[in-house]
Amino acid sequence: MARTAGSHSDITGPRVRAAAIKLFAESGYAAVSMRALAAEVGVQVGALYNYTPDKQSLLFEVMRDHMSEVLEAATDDVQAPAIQRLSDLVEFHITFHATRPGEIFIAYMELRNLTPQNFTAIEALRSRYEDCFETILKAGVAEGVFKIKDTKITTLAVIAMLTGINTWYRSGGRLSLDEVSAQYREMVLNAVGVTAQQPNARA
Amino acid sequence: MARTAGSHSDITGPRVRAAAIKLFAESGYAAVSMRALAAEVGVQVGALYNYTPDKQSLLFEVMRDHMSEVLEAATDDVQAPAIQRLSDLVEFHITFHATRPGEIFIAYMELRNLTPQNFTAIEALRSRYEDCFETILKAGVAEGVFKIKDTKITTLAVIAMLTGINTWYRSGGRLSLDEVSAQYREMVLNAVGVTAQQPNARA
DNA sequence: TTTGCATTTGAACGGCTGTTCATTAAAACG
DNA sequence: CGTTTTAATGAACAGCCGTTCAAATGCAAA
Repeated sequence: MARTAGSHSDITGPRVRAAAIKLFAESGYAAVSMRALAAEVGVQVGALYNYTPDKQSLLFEVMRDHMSEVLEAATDDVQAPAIQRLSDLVEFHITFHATRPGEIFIAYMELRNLTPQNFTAIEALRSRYEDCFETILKAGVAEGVFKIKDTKITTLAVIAMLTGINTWYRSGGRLSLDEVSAQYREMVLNAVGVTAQQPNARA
Repeated sequence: MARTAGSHSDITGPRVRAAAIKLFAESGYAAVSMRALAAEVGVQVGALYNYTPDKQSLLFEVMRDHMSEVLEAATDDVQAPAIQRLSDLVEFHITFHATRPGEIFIAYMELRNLTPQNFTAIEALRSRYEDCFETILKAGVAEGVFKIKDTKITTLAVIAMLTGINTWYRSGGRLSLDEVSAQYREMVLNAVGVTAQQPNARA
């Protein structure tokens, strides 16, 4: 046997990527063999190398594309009050990542499995995302509505809080995504020192 | 060569454990080979098996002992007001884990590399620790000082926030441990809806 | 129908994996 | 000092690792 009936790069390519996301998220990059990946795709090992130069690139591209998509999708109305901007960004983060549980898991669990060069590239993207938060926190401080001692620490704390959702949230669980989002928006605003809360702070 | 000069299980044993913590934290369980571990200890592979039945036990015992030590060290004065109890627990968490950066990293990154049986055991310990927080949150709600919609979610959010510290805090960095602790205590109390904050809430 | 390209197979490569064990040397004990 | 116990070596095991590539086959265009 050689080429199989119905095989096409437009089909297999995305399947390779999807399998990588699934297995890397489930078992971790180091624990997933190229043979296991091939089995998930339904193909022999050699065929994978039509779609990636090596295993490392597979990881890097998943992370890079994910971070790029996050950065592109995150919008921020710099004219709006900081409370609303922060509330909107929290909601965006939660709803966006709810549709990509595998990617976000990989993006923060597999950093250490990147080569130094790839790590640097991902770190730069990650830093840009952190800046989205910190910029808003600084604006809130300037407006006098956030009480924050150190915006850097607070940024990391907020992102850690949000990223943690991903370890337990499952769609169809006890709480709807809207409920989760609403509670986190409240907790985040509380954490940054917003005292009297707008009853309808979201857009 | 066989037994080496000065070799003793009282010395090598702890060194094996320390090397496991160091390398597992640095590179991840799956990426660390028994040979790399042996090299770190300064010994040949075979010698490791005088100290552990297998690699998995090494991981499990590090996690189990860590969680047990956390649970044993965490004190809680149930007579005290909830605000103080929470503030104390946050401070405990931060200072305790600051001395064990490797262990905590492993404890929350390597869960998926545990066998199902070992996972269940660790999950039970982890759940007991979460209960320490949730119990206090419930007490605070009963006292009327915490404004929380769902204590379970809030517990997870608080723990995620605290665990996140471990990804960036390095002793000797920009902020002292006391400063970090103080800021997190404030953020956590804010997050649970404490409005007017005691200037000296810590013990 | 023939030709050429796209796609996969299946075998092979050297090297690394966790684990075992007979052997050997140091340490501890009497 | 002689014996026993302890602790390490180093070789070996079967099996998996990421990666390569000639050969084989399906598909699309001519």
